[in-house]
Amino acid sequence: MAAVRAGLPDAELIEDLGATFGLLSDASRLRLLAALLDGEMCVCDLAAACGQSESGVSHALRLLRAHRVVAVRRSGRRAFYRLADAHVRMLLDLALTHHAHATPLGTVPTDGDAR
Amino acid sequence: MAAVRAGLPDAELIEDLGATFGLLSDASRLRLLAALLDGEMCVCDLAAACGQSESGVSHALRLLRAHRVVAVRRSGRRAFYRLADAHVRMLLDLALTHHAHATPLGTVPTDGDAR
DNA sequence: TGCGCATATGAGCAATCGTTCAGGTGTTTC
DNA sequence: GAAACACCTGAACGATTGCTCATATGCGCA
Repeated sequence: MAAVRAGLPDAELIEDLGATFGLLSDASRLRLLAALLDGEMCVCDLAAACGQSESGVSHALRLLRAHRVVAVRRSGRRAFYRLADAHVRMLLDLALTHHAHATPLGTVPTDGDAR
Repeated sequence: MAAVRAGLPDAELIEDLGATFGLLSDASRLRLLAALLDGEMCVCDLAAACGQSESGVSHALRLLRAHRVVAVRRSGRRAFYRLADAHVRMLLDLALTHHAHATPLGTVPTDGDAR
């Protein structure tokens, strides 16, 4: 039991991981990242493709940028974003390919299993 | 560009994925799941190992249970939880092994990149 | 120089989340 | 039976989140 405690990842790693997963926990951001999976895009195209306001997209990208998940390339008045974090790309790829059939879900359950 | 839009995963999958990542976005839950990675444990041991209140652990497990990420086995007055979702286990494994060195971080940045 | 477009930002607000506290149920032990 | 234990639950609260609206900045073009 103390062995389990010793085997647990240390606090910083956990926090860090949680933050990363947190970035992936929002549907809007997920859509943006999915769109960026196969190449860079500018803000307005991202907004159009993902059906979100440009302001919203900008805010989301700012957050992702702050965590180095995406990176910018500016050209004229455009800003082209790309996926910059290999780790996140891997998680995303794995999640997207490997999901599909799993997790029936549908309704967010009030409980799920009776007790 | 319309091609990109077409290539995007459909809404339900995105929501679903976001929900899954959301479950992994909290340090407390992450610790619990990490502890469960190598076998089942009862609530009080989990609480002790992860340094959380039993009530808090119970709430967290309830949520995870509702999403079928963990499952219970009851024995006497104990409740033993185990990881029940292969997909989550994979994400977790990958994230824990593959992290370690990456993401310098430290301070949650106010921005991160200068503009 | 002045206008329009692409993007960035700040403030503000409603909604969601995580935690704690105060009981509540079922089980074992005496 | 009563007391101790392991767990569960609901309510309440403060904190965090994601959005929208309004305004700024920077670039290109006429």
